[in-house]
Amino acid sequence: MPATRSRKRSRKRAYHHGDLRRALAEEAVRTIQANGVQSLTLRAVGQKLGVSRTALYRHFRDKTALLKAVATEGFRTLRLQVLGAWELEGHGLKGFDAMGSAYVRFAVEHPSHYRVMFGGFVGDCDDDQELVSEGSAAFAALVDALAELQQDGVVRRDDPLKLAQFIWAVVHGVAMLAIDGQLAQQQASPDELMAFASSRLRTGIAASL
Amino acid sequence: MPATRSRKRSRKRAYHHGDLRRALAEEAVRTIQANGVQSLTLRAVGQKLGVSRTALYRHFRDKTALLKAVATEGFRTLRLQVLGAWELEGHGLKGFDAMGSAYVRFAVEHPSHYRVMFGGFVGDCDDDQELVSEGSAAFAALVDALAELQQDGVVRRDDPLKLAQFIWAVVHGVAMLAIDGQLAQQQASPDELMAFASSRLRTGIAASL
DNA sequence: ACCTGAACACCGTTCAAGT
DNA sequence: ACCTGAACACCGTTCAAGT
Repeated sequence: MPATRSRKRSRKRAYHHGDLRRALAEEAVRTIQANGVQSLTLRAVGQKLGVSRTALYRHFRDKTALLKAVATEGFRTLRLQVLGAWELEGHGLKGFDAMGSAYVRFAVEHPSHYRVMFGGFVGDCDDDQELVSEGSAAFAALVDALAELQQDGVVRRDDPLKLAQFIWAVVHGVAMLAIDGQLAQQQASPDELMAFASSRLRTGIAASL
Repeated sequence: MPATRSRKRSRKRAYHHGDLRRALAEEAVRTIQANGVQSLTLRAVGQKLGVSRTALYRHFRDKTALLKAVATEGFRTLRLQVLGAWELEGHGLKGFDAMGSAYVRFAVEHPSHYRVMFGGFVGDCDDDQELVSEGSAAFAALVDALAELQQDGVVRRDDPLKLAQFIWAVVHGVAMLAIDGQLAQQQASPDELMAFASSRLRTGIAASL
């Protein structure tokens, strides 16, 4: 009985020492991935952590701020997975294909999390510097890879920023259509479409040059 | 005074005769375009039409069903605008570019409406046959245009369905990034990116071949 | 057939109060 | 410094009741 009490107290003490913010964000990610953004309530996330439903307001300005933390974590994971694929395949065009596949795979495996990042739930994100910088870092991974491919002489020397925006639009579009079930409705798989997209991105869709 | 009363009554009578469903959907579209999906409440839409907040349930199963009607209307408008651009430019590759521009323009000009169509708010749409068929019709416009371009010998003879999914992913990706403000953050304009995307879609991004 | 009003079970957020 | 409990102003939805 005293043991239980002390364990409980020490856990609570940990929150007092600055872990509650992180715990809240992690619990939010779990809830969202399990049941979607709509199911995320501040009351439930507080209860899950054994804390009052208003305790959150000591660490986040409002619900949107919590969602911004979720989005930030999403951009971080996305960047790491995309860069991991790029490295694992040893860069080059093969590595670039792997980046695209990894991007779409992340979205398909974490659809609700991906929607928090791009579904307009966070609103204006200029007030969250961490979110902005994680988003930029993820995009920078794409720009860097393209610049390297240009150095290798396998990608045309357009403005790498513009090229990256274009490629991003393609993978983002494939990911979004997949998440929405629009591809499933046409009996198409995200992987298959992404593979086709990769090949078309390289050789173009025109029959004659 | 009697005039006012009779006008009021005749308006109410119109709803009785089957216009309330349409009026609710139109009001929902207006509200969403003005203030976003989040701001749509059944209470407010009812009040705006001078009707009880529960009157809606005679015409829609729930809020999701209303959103499905909004999405359906969105797909209809999108198809008409895209086809209009295609016709106006006299088909061909020029017409195809115009389709892409029109698509992105619709999304940018009606961001909240576009999000209802693709933001996961409608959930499974198999129970709304009108929504499914309007979505299919919009996609079919793209497939038909591509098939014609193949006949003209200006687009490679891949499976037109796969080609259409790919192109759709590109324009959808550009549209979504634009709506999200991701492009603005990089000082890029949707039109400019779409123009670049159009040219890259035709000639490919590879430097050699 | 179509609509209303009250009621129910939820929300996010504020704020005085506790430790 | 951090958390709580009650309170406030909202939601979507149900259902008996009205015309």
